[in-house]
Parts: sequence; structure tokens; C-alpha cells
Amino acid sequence: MQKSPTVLVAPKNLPEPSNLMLDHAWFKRPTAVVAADLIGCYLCRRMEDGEIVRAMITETEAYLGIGDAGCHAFEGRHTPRTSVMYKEAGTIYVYLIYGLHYLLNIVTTEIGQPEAVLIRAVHIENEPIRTGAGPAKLTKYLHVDKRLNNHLLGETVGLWVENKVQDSVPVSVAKRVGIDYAGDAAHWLLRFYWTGHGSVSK
DNA sequence: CTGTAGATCTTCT
DNA sequence: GAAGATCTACAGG
Repeated sequence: MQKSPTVLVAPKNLPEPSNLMLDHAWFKRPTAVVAADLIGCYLCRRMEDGEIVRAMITETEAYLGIGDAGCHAFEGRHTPRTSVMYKEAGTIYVYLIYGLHYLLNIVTTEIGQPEAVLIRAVHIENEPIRTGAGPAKLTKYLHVDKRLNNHLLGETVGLWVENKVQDSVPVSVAKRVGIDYAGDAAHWLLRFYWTGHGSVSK
């Protein structure tokens, strides 16, 4: 009997953002703390037709800037793609990987400190458990692409995060995925996921 | 069920 | 020219 964790209080699919919306200061904390804290929170997207989709975050990864060989901004690398990582906490960083997949990150910490959290998996109510099980799958479902890059989270751009409604969420830590080239940093425990949840990436 | 090819943009060698 | 913070389809055992 493999039942996925039950949401104690159902997410309100209200037509408007709720007062649980996280402000930018919430993301201006140590990146690993933000990444762990995001598990159980809701990634909210206003779709083209005006409907708001609330997707519960079940997996994240922290990328720790200039000292992290797995981070795009390693050793202060500053390119057209990575410049957004140096901006203010709460800024959306979307980039194209392998020429066809968009991945969603949220910038953290201070301006000038290129750190971010990658959203790796979400669970969308009333959808198959694997619908948002992967960083590229969730962006496809939520229509997240380059248009959002460089904008602050909020109702204006149609993408924001609302706080979790559960009191305690079981969180596990593990090594990050897909950065075997990063040497030592490949072993850092910067991946966070809802323990045993069926929507966590493979 | 495991393995791998292919898609094809951005960055670095 | 090569490889990447990935996913899907399909071949083979």
C-alpha cells in the first residue's frame, strides 16, 4: 500500500494569491535553509486563462555560488545567462538546458552573491503523481520559460510561492543530481526532498 | 527492467 | 568542438 503523503489542509485553489505569499525577504536567507524550507510550500502560477495552479514543492537543490563547482557562477563566472544570479533574493532564474528544457531557480541571499535554489519536483493536486516529478517536467506543465527570467516573484509576473500549510514536513537530504563533474561539491548534501513522496524525481 | 540515443541552446576550450 | 543542474522513446534481455 504505497500511498502518497496526505495534505492535512487542502491547498485553497482560490482565484487570487493568498496572504500566505512569501515575500522577498524570506528568500534572503542562507540558501540551504531556503531550499529545505521550501519543501511543502506551494509554487503558484497564473496560467494564460487566468486560472491559478498551486503546485506543492517536494524536491529542491541549493547552489552555493562562487565556491560551488556545481554552480553556474562558480569562481565568479559572469555571463549573460548567469548575471541574474547576482540579483536580489526572490528573483526568478530560468535557463535552457540541453537545448530544450527550461529549469526554474529562485535567487537567494544578498545582492552580488550568486546563489539560488533549483525547484526539482512538485506535486499538483488532481494530476498523476509523476506529472511534476522532475525540474523540466514541472516547468513544462506550469508554462515556465525565458519570459519569466530576471523578474521578481509576484502576482505581476504570475509566479510566486505561498507558505506551507502543514506544520511538520518530513525532509531528507542527499547529493545533488547531474553534477558528477563538480569534484568535491558533487558529494555535498544540498538536495532536499519530501521523504518517501511519490513525486520526487527518479 | 536496464541501457542508450537523440533533441539542439549556452558556454567554455 | 564538447558537454551540460534532462526527458522520452525504443531496443534488448
